[in-house]
Amino acid sequence: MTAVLVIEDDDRIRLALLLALEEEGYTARGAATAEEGLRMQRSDPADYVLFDLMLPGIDGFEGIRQLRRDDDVPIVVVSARDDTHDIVAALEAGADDYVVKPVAIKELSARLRALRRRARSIAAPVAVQVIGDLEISPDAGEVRRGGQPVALTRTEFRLLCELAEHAGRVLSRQQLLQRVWGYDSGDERLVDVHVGRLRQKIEAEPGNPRHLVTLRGLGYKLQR
Amino acid sequence: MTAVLVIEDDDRIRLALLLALEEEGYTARGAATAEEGLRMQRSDPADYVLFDLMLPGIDGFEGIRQLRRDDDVPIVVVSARDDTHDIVAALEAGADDYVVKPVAIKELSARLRALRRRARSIAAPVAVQVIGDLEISPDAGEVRRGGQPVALTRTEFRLLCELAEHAGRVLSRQQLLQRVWGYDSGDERLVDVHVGRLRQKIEAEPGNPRHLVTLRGLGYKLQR
DNA sequence: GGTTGTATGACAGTCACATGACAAATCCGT
DNA sequence: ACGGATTTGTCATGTGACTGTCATACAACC
Repeated sequence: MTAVLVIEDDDRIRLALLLALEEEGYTARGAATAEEGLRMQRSDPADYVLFDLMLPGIDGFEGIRQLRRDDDVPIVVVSARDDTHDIVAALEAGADDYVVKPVAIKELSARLRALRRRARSIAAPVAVQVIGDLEISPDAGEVRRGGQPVALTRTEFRLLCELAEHAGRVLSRQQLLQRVWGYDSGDERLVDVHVGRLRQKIEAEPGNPRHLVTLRGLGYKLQR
Repeated sequence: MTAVLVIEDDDRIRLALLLALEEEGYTARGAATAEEGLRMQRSDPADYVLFDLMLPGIDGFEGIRQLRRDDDVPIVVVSARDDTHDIVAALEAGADDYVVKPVAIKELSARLRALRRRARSIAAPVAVQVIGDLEISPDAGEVRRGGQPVALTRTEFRLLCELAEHAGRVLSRQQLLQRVWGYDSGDERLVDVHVGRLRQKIEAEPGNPRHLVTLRGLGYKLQR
């Protein structure tokens, strides 16, 4: 689901935008100040940011500059002012597009789609994890044991990545179900089965695991 | 020097735009019809294209679609019509931005600069990629296998370039749909079909690929 | 020894992918 | 502008791999 963050201090306009965006199939959330919006974007990044210019506290221009420092997200300014100076300044600050209120939601949506085509959204490379004699490359979708590639299924791979990401810490079956399968609830035995299959492939002695150990009553962990 | 192609049938407006762009430091050239513009862009590509919508012969929408077919150049529509339908249609056709005449040259220039940040083709003329026995020249639009030229269609070529650009990394079908086709969503089977066709051409043994491998449940990757 | 929690093997339904066929769209030379 | 050739996207089908469930066997703890 594509998420949009709307930073706009006028409650009525913000709500109207949020509703219209939801109508268009986006997941929309709002912030009334630049500070709040920047915080939200840091903690839970949206795919697009809509920015008003006239905001209390940090104004839109400065907000855009700050956001651009560590985020490449497409930014569209939605402002009532149609002055060339503002448009130029906003684009110079790092905005990707500028539309003048009142804005047709269909146009806004089309502009977002146009921006999406240009977004370079391939995530930054993730480092290869080395755990014992295991090398895990989430980017390459590859796992090696002692240099030899190991063929894992999608579920096994995700499970291993999840465990590797929290290497050294116990993950409960519930946490794994949630994070690997996206299930909020479900049969915990399912995890056992997949851990077993994973062990067959990554452990020298599956019956006596060195990496992927069971913590009775707690869950599983990947030994660092 | 950054070159801009202006496709606009009204001589006065076209000349005014060309002069203003030169003033801003661009190298500007003009065409009075879409056909002429497309021919010019093919023979000597500009870095940006400005498109009018109401043109004799092939209209702007169709012109944009045809240009987009084999050119990733940033396209800005400059039109007198400010109707939402036109804006949406132009952006859907493949335009990156839409400004309404009369247009402030400073704004236009700022919008071009904003587009440059997002465009890949201008920033980095990509070198020849060598992957196994494959040589890929994104610039020349040429692919060789073991020194022999391989005839690829546009889609196949783009797909291969996209995979090559991220060689060694898995790209999901969604990522490929977005980056090769510009679709926000769509049938992922489409990717399968084109990967299959590409394999027929670049793999010695298409049924047992060495370069372009499937990662079940994850996507495809080009083996480095 | 009983109880609770975990490992493992088998199995059927489902899913993911490759491929061939086809119709629409597009290209290109005339 | 026209018609044949190419390219593109959709669909149907077949195949093999994967998944989740279950039953049973095993291990740890009291």
